[in-house]
Amino acid sequence: MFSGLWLISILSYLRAMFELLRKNIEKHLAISDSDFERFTAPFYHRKIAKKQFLLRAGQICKFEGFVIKGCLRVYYLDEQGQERILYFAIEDWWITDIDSFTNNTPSILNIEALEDSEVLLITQPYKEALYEQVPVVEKLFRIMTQKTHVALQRRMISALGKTADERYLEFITKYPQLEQRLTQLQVASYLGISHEFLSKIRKKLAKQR
Amino acid sequence: MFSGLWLISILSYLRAMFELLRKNIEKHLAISDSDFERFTAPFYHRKIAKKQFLLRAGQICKFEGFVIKGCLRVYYLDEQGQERILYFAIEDWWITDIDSFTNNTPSILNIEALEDSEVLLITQPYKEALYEQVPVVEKLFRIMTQKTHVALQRRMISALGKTADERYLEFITKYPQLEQRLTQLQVASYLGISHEFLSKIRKKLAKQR
DNA sequence: CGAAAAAGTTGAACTAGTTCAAAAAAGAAA
DNA sequence: TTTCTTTTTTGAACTAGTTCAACTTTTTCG
Repeated sequence: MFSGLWLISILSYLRAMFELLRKNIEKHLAISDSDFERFTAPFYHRKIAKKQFLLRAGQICKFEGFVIKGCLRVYYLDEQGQERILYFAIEDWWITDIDSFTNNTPSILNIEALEDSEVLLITQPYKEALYEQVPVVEKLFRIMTQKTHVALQRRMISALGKTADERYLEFITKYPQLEQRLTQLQVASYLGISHEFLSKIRKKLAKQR
Repeated sequence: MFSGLWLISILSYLRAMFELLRKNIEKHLAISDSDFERFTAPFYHRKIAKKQFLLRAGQICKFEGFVIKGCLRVYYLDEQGQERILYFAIEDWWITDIDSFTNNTPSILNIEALEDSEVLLITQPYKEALYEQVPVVEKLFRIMTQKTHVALQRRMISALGKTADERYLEFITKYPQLEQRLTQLQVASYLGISHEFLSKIRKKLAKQR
């Protein structure tokens, strides 16, 4: 009786996980049940405890991941040894070092869980096989990569032309859910400014209202 | 006799043009003769005189282009009305506003020829048709977009973490051919600094050797 | 719970990069 | 060639953002 309930709850959790993935995919294109099943088959589930790493600089990034729970950061160390956050990923986001993953070269990036997290992972050879066997996957990742690229291009425009204040406001407007879960240190590192300066910006903005 | 030579020279020019495109594609994947022919069929040739525009802010970007001659810049106007160059494109580079092109929304970007230039263009509906009719095209653009994305991510890392000196050195090392053809104003705008400051950086670097 | 660690605040001194203005040099056009 | 326009250089005054150090507040965890 007890173990039966346990099994049912595990199964319903798995179902919810893959539902999230399906919803994510259907933002980009329609997919049939059978294609979706073939698509998800090679994914495996992994938990990463807070402060644990999914990838460390120097390793080759063997996976592409879809976050179903938690929050992770992707960062690298600059020449002065300072941590710089490239981006964050929470539920419903994809995560990988695309440079290392596609070129099979050692990563300069670290991926670390900021909260206890769960991801669905697929490795490179399995993804390559999906491209061959499920043509819609090729289209899916073409579209997804395009959208990621558009987003990065917009961020590039911000980084080049806007002041720290503007970038901070843009960030909290665009990702209000995310800011709540992050420390100011992390936000500052993402914006490319010192945390002291971010503190001053926040003070100034608080006064203004 | 005269018109015969003229025809032959036109034809050999066309052949060279598509050879360049083929070489470009084969950097990413192998393509059969027949697929390549079907791929190139919807492309058309266009000349853009120096200072002419291929795209103006406000228009919807209807094309994706491959540069076979010349040099173009992609730029936008920031809040202060200053021109900011996102990137350049010379022979063997692709050019479009991917945001406007894929989302069919008005562009914030301008694309202007810095030299008399020539491009091969394909419009959105034709490209969409290619995706359906020539499956390898889906893979081709998936790989191309991935690589562009990796390059942009690397640039993002530079923009966030490096000083103007470092970014300038990186630029001239990475694109020595390009720097020759650009004014310092243009390079400064690409690096996201004032041209006066670039001039000072160049002076400082010249002294050091 | 209490101690230790991490995050956030503040001010002062500094530095990288900007703005403005004026002059010199280089290119384009006629 | 001459003229006009654009690019480049230079200096001085300024500003956005950094660094360092000391302190307060919050979070973590044994």
